[in-house]
Amino acid sequence: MIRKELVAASAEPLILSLLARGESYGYAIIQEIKTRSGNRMGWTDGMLYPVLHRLERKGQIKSRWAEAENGRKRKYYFLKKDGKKALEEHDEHWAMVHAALSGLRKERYV
Amino acid sequence: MIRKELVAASAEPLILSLLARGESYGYAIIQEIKTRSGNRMGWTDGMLYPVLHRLERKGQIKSRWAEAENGRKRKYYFLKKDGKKALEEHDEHWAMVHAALSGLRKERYV
DNA sequence: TTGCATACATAGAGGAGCAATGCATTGTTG
DNA sequence: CAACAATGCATTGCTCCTCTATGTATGCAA
Repeated sequence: MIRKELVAASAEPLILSLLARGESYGYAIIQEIKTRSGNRMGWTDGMLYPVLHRLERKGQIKSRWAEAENGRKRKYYFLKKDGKKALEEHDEHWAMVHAALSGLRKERYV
Repeated sequence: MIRKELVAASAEPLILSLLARGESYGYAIIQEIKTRSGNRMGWTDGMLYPVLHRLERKGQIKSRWAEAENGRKRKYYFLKKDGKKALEEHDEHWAMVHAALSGLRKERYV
């Protein structure tokens, strides 16, 4: 299982990235992340919803209730302008850290 | 400045990567990270030493006191076998998360 | 009607980060 | 030679956050 600090650090970027493809809702997001990570990321609903609420509080995403075909109520989340901006920042930061790490990897002699 | 969750998540891999090039000591590590990140990673000594101690407690690195040319005492850290293993794991995890993120990036239409 | 998948939500214990602070030495500048 | 900057290691404790455990509710299939 992937280390929890890494899971924590990637949570917001992953969610924002997912929503950048179009709106989605909690349960579906969890499934998607599980699939994408080959079940290596131990996400539970108890971990996801607080993040969604936080992102909404920060104004990066917004939600609307909607009824699915099957009659269930779902809370759909979608990206706001600030969310797009935040996502770009995330991308930049990840690229930087990734560059630092892979730069070092090449220099290793162990 | 880079988000602190990301800084936290990258701390151990970065330190281990640095030490994989050869032994080093606290102060030098901080300088190196600052340089590598283009001063975007706000590391202080108060943040580094606990991580070093933790890594040592986990048996991934080891330390020895030594006198530098200038007469100062330095605590040099170097990688142990477990540290090398941990580093490989870190690499794998980062690759996975990075793949998930960049995979998503390509699918975005926002 | 039992059980499973779907679906959202929060309380609170536990843990981790890091700012602040402390100590000591060397080199440098005025 | 006094004062300051840079070097160098270390810990305390407040605060913030995570994530486990738990709760609620519905649709559907066996």
